[in-house]
Amino acid sequence: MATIRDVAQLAGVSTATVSHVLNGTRVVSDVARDRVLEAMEELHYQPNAVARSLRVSATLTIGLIVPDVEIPFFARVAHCMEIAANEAGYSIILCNSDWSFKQELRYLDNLVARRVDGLICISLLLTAEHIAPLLKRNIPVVWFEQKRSGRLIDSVIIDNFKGAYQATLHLITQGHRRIGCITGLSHSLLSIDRLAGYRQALQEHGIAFDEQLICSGDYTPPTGLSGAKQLLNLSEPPTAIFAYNDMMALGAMQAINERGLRVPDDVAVIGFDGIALTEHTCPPLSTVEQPIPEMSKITMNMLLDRINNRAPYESRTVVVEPHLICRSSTLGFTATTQQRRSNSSLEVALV
Amino acid sequence: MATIRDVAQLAGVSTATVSHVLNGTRVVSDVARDRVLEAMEELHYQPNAVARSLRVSATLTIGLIVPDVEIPFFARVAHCMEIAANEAGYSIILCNSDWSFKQELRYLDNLVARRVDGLICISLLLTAEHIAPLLKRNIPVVWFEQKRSGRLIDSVIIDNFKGAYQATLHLITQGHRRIGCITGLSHSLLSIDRLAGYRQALQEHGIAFDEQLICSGDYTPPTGLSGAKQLLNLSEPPTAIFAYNDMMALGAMQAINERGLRVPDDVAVIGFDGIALTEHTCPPLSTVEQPIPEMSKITMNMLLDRINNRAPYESRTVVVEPHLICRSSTLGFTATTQQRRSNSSLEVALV
DNA sequence: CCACTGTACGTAATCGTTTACCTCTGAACG
DNA sequence: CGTTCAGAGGTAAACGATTACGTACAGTGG
Repeated sequence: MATIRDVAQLAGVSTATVSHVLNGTRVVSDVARDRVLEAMEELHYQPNAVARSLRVSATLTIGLIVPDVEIPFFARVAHCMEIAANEAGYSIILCNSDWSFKQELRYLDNLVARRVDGLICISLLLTAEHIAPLLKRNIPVVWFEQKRSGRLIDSVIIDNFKGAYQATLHLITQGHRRIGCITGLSHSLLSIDRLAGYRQALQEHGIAFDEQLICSGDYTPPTGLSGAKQLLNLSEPPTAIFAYNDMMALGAMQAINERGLRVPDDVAVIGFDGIALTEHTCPPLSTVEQPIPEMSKITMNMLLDRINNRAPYESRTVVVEPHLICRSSTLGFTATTQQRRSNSSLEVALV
Repeated sequence: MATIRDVAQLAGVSTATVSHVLNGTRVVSDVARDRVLEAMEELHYQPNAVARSLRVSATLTIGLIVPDVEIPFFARVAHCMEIAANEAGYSIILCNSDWSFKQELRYLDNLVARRVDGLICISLLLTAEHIAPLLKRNIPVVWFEQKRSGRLIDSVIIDNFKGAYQATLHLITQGHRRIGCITGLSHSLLSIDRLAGYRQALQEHGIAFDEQLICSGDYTPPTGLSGAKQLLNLSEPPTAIFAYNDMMALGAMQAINERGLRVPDDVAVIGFDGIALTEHTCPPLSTVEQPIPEMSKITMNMLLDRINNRAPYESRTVVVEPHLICRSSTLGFTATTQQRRSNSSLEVALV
């Protein structure tokens, strides 16, 4: 493969001149520039980014650790981060941890070895302690979705309290008083905030908190399904369910359907995250959207600020506003649901 | 950051010895090895992969070009490829082309500049001509999902003919004679093969091919929805729909629901790809699964064979067997659908 | 005519590894 | 005792860029 030396030789100039033509880092006469460009063309010269990286100690590469890119929420994050990175000239090394702590540690090592310029991390298990070696080596890190303490570690998160509050309030506004909640793993800050939002909305409307209406899942459809089943088995089952993410909401809808009940007529369902899919479920799913493109841009900018030493010394946390999206899964009396309601009352009559 | 020289100095040996300890490339006495390992430990030495790459002209990096990782099928591919790559010690640079030809070309340039060791490519637009520069530079390429002609370009694809044949046959076996088909963009080889499979199944069962029952989509739910609407508007609408992917099948189910019809009682639906989500739709969606983990492993092995010059000169194409998965969206008379059938006959009576 | 300035470009060290060649030492052997 | 050989490990030249310095030359002002 042609090197900068080959180009220099063919153009009859030094490698310095070629490099400066390439990067626009110093004035080059038109004559010389043209000869260099011609030589590049002729040799199909493609600069070696590896050599460049070694010399300038910057790889224009960012590591992205996500639990599993097959989960739509993370896929969206990966996509938006990639776009944001590209805009700044960076590439993304994708790391699926598969929820494994060991795997995460392996990735951290690998990314350090590869001398990534920064890291974006979505992880439940890693803490500031594990990230310390990166920071010591001057590789900045931004947490996404989950906040972590620790100086110099920035985070971007959604306002979980407000999101849960909005979702619950919406259900209350629709006339529901018994609202089930399918939570995530309970020890995380995210879960604590969302539960607080849920309780706040209930309290403001004089609805007593009922422990029985809370069950926990792991963000996958099957646990949404089993959780909803459990809720529907209660002597006084809920008329609405708020799930901590859309996938569990999907499972909940499945459970409701399997019971021969209807969404939203018998049980309303609302999710969280706002993955694209929610538009296309039957019925379309209400949800609390996380504005991932915006969050990704913010994340990337924070990271770039650190990479370019433009950031303040202290860690920053940006909290982003969630957006409530109301669809048929919580809204009564659309054409379809009306028709269904009449069916279901017939059903009742027949039983 | 500590370098190999620092380690050598601290251990009182040469950099050659440190390197050989690191890579196990020649015998080192126990005494020296221990001193080196100790020094590494003490300095928190982490070898610089960039420098190594420059020296050995290998980056242990593979480029992956996909249209959009937010589409579940591609997300699964990305995940499985990443696992396969990791097993062989490679990392993945993720490239979302967003279906843009320009973007794809940009990525090709960037990946060459980064000196990736190989490329896995899912693209409708790129052809052998665009890949030629990579091959000339000795960067092997494997096509996934879409075959391309050209020496030295390997491909891994599903047996599209057989998949479509199986899907159609399954619907026929369930008693359907009018089977709608929502196809992809018609010029691709994939589409041609699937249509042939569909027609073959019809023909074998004495069902005339009806042009009216074919409409085309772009693999997104909205076109599945509009396609299905169009089919349902026919004077003699289909009783079953075969969509070229699961996302369009999802849209088709939505259209059917919006009509107040039921899946599968009024119209059966089957998709293609076998994305995880199909298990959790209402009702669960029948589909023709592409065994992506297996296909990814094959793809990666083909690529590694080329990288290590272990491959024959000619291009190879591996055609993988699809797996039919039958779920409630095509199977009648489950407990739930029975109940629904009685409802829908009531409905008819009431109209 | 000299000193100075600005323009254009070249020289060569450097980034952190790997690895082809050497060198050294001590043991074995005839 | 000289030769050979194996074992252990060192030296230094790459890999392909960037960039701090240096140099040559033309123009300008005093």
